[in-house]
Amino acid sequence: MSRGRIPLMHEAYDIHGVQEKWLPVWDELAPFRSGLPDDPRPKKYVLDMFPYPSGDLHMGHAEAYAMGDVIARYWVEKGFNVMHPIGWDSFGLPAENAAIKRGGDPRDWTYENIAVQKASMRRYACSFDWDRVLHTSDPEYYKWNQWIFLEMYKKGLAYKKLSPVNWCPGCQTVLANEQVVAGLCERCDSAVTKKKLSQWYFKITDYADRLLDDMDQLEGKWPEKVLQMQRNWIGRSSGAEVVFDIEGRDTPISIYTTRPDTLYGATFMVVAVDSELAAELAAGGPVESEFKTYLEEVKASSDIDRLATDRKKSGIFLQRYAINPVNGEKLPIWASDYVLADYGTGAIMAVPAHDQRDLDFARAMKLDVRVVVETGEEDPNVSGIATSGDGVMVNSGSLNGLDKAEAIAKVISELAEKKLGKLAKNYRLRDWLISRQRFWGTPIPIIHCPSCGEVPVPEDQLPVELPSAKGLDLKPKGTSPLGSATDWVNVKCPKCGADAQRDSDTMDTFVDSSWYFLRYIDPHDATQAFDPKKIEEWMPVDQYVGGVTHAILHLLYSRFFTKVLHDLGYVKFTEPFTRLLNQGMVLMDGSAMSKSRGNLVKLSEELDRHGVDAVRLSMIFAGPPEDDIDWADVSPQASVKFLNRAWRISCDVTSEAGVDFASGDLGLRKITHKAIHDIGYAVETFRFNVAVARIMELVNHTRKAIDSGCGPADPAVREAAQAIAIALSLMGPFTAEEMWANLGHKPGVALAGWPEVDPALLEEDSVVAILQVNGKIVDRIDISPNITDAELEKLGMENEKMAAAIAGAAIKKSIVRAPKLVNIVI
RNA sequence: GCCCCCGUAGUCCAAUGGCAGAGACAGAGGACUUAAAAUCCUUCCAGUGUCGGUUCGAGUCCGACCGGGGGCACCA
Repeated sequence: MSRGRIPLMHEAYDIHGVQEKWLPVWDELAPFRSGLPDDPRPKKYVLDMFPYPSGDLHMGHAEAYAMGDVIARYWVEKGFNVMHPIGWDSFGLPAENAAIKRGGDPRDWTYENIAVQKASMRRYACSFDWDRVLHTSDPEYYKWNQWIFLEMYKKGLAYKKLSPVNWCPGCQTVLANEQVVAGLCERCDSAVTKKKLSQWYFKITDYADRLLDDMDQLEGKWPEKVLQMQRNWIGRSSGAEVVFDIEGRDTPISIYTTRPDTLYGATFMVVAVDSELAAELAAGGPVESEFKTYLEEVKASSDIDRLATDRKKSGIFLQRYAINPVNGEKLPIWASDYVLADYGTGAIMAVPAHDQRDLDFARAMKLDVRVVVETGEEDPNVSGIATSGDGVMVNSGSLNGLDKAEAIAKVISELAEKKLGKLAKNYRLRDWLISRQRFWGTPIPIIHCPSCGEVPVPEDQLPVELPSAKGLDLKPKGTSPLGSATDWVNVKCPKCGADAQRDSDTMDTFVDSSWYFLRYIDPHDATQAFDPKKIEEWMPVDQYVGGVTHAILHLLYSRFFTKVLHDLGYVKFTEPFTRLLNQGMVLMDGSAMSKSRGNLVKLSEELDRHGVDAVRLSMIFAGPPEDDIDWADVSPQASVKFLNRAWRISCDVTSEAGVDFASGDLGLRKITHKAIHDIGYAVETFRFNVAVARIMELVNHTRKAIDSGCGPADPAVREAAQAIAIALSLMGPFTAEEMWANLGHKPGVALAGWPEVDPALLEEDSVVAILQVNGKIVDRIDISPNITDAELEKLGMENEKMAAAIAGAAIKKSIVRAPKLVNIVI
């Protein structure tokens, strides 16, 4: 029998024993502490989106944190001082709902869950810096929410206005535009209705252009999909504002259009039925009562009805007329719900020939359709399909014969001369409604005084702490539960000392998460939200990791806050997250896991069954990080098998720690160094699944070397085993630590350092070049990697199979790419 | 309706415009074993959704279509 064929080590290591063994050691070692003064390592900030504490961690968390850990651990191995913090986004409705259901205080539920999640993160071996933990529901945190609010208030960026808002009858609270999904509340799926309320807003629309234009900085560093979604959401369009005189009205009306070229095709005007303009135009007129009836009908319909695109057009003729500024024509003015009150000016010119919605309306109301762009398509009067493409202007006075772009330019300049129009931009983005009529959130630091009006709470009185929930009825009833905390609400006006009342609304919890990444840098600083000097050292975040579900809301708001803080002089950068990685979701049998669907996989059970390392490895190996993982396609048992295979390598090594690798088997050394190089590259390019495959490859080669190659005593085997342990520590930290100990090292492998790659060992002795004729492979030859084009071509031409394939034909061209191929074209 | 992404073995997935297969799951066979498990070894399986184009050469680039997923949506 040859040595090494004897079945030596076929037992597996004790998965759970290993976990219990190393966790206390790591607690002591704290390899991921990043707050030490005089740490000479270059800094890197790796950030995982912080969790909401709703029960224990689930499979989705496990995936996200596995991905974040690969990145954070990699950069630690590469010698960086990596800040990888964690905290809890711990204000929010579920805590409040739980408190309503079970009685008690949302605080209890929240902090109990945080403790559970924290324990699970430790068990999962997350490489977090536990000295930086923050909870957004702690007064020491939300104090600074209030401070930022007041900073924005001073600049006019936080303001209160009375306007129709999205109202969720289920949650009994207002919602931001962003929280309404297809007309439904994103949280409880109730049909959202409109309600006219006085609410607090952040003026994010002031930043629309910058939020859009600064995305250039993120190009190639954020997923294209997310950039696309944000662009869609902001929805910038450019066009013109055109002024129409109104018969019997002193002031004219402006409309917004993206197609000023079609101005001669306008045959009527439409104002939003729920706009003040419509009410004014109808007031005192012959159709006032009909108008009011129609308005009531529209108000009663839900957003879902309004969103239905195949809905019949409705409207009412107001018996008023607008004058088309280009030709003086009288256009009847209609009120309809297909025009939105809060976009543009709430009024449009209708060009039915070239806009489908206008055409639908014109046909329903029997209004004129006038073609002014000849596109070569069928007449919309006949087809019922508006022609929206480019063409030649007709019936358009001075614009006749021009194309779209020319016509737009000309008509705008003509209108501008007469001060009847100008270039204009519009956005889909609306201001961010931040007040909520709920308890478990940051109190808005404003006091309402009968004589002074809105008075900001003086900074030295922050935080405005939430009162105890005891004795308060938290049940949703349309006004904030804080309103009934009389001791809390009733205060003296800071300005005049008169009896006054606190604002009883709380802030949207997205406010909390819009700047938490700044607070991590010094989470317990009692004197300021953050220290601008320390911010400079760490920010912006080098790598952000989280789900694509936050592609719009959280990421847009965080970008907005960063720009505001920049303008206020607190930070020097304008984008908070340099790079972004969106991990996919964990599915089961093709769909998202849910209790009701019955396909829920419990993380804790998977960890019990397969161990932490196998679950982590399975998550990472399943596919590219951005892809969804179907847990049904994943085999954690296969990961267990591989981890054992890797572990056994460390058991077989017989050389001493510290042995000089230089004398080791050259073949294996080359494989090892190539692997180290490839694994690092794969990690840096987010191809973690490929990194795992490369480690597997290295394990396979090392196994072969031990069993039937250079043998377990060869220094190259130790070099390979150590490389495996270090690389594997990114995905399977327990197994890696166990290997590291087997190899005679002190803990921990997390700080072992990424092995240096020797460039000399990356050079191959020989490579295979392919010989092609007309792009078809004829033969393969072994050659030196340093061969020149000329030498390779010569070898190609001398090759017998090539000669046979060319068969004496005239050579038109030869392409040589040393050392890879020769292609002869005949 | 507008915009974006993705289609590679039975499955999950690799492949700077240059050998379609790195890695794994499942399957088959073998070694070891009294047997099984574990372990080790060997092995089968697609020409890249379809049709065109560019190119010496296309899974990769371009166009159209088919299929799947996602975002926005009476935003003028």
